[in-house]
Amino acid sequence: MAISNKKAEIREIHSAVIIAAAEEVFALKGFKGATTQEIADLAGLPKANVHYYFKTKKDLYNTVLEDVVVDWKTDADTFNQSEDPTVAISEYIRSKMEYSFTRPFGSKVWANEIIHGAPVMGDKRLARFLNVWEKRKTIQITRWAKQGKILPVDPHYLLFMIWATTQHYADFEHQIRVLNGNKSLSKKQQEAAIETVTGIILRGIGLEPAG
Amino acid sequence: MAISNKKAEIREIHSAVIIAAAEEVFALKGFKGATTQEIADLAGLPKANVHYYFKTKKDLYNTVLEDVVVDWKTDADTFNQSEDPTVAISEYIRSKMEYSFTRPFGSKVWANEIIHGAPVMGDKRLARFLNVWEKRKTIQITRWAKQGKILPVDPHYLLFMIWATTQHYADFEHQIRVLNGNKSLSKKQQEAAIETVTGIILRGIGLEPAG
DNA sequence: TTTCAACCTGACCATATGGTTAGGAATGTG
DNA sequence: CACATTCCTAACCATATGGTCAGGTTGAAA
Repeated sequence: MAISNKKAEIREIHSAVIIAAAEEVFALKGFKGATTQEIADLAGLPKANVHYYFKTKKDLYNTVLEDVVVDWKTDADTFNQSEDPTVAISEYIRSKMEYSFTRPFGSKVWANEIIHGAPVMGDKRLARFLNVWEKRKTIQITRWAKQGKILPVDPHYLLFMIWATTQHYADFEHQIRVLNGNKSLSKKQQEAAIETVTGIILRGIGLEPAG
Repeated sequence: MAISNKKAEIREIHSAVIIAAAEEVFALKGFKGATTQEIADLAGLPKANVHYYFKTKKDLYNTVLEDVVVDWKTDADTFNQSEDPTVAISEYIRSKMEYSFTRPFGSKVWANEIIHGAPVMGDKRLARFLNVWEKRKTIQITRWAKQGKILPVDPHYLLFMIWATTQHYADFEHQIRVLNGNKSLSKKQQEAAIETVTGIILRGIGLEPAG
């Protein structure tokens, strides 16, 4: 693969560039609001080239969605890496918050898709994704509650709360920035946000935050 | 006004019908994704009639936005109705949750607008709205903290958390429904959600939830 | 009854945009 | 070198859609 596989290399690079541009434009404009022209411009390629790699706008959008989901799976795993609820939940929240701060586009694409009723993804695929993310966490939370490690709590509403709160920093980035004097949150502020969120949630289910 | 003011009456009714239809379509499709034709159809009027009342799609969208903001102001006020943080926060959360359950469209329109960077509203108007909502609450929370009524907490991140969590039930309604076996949350489930959210937040800042 | 203003709408237009195509350039292969 | 394959793109097309307009209807005032 290394020696003279320029075609494959080009394909990989251009695909990636297009997907990255698409993620940004879809995040900021929504599926309908995004134009293939704008994606092409951001990718630095002619529009026809975008259509060479991705037959339709919908195909491209689906690829972006899949990418987002793959990334989220990684985060989701951090939840089940410790038996200690304080550790597991703290790590999960931190992981999701950091993702929101560093790569907000993915979260926004997802938010758009859900707000609009998953018109492109479809309910079947959505259900498949969601169940994967939810099942193990739900079980784990329920177990903790039964073991008396945390207060009794419906795991669904706890999970929704964590998702909502952490993704808020990606999805509502603009609102937060405006409220912060048109400046993005500094590293220090980000850390404060993470600690506040973690603290409230942990205390909220009967745990004492570390540190 | 009562006797034979049919013209004015028609104007009022048709305007309202169009705005209601627009709110729904904008919520579900976003600004770009919404078509004046679809709004007209949902309103049961010909497209040209929609343009008779609202010169442009943007005008209509702005009207919808203003309406949403007006409604939210009412909710915001519940926060400052009690000096007791347990009462004030509980009432505020309940008020916002119920709004999310019964009128999710407004929240969705807002979410769309923010995710996309407030392209129609503009940063100035957004800042004006946000500051109104934020100022008094921030001050109140800070005061409670200083009085030792609640744990010391940065009021911004607490507010973001409440906003995110409560609005999640409107904006991510579809996701929640899919996770709930394609059924909307029952009244019982809604009540459980409100209690879980309220409980976690109150405990999270050192208060004991009532009941 | 006449007049006027507000309301209504089918038909139309200009533009934006997703997607196609035809022909060419670069790369790889035998 | 010759041939095939993949990559590239300017120019083009069909459609969707926001918005207009001319001509009509309705209700109110004089």
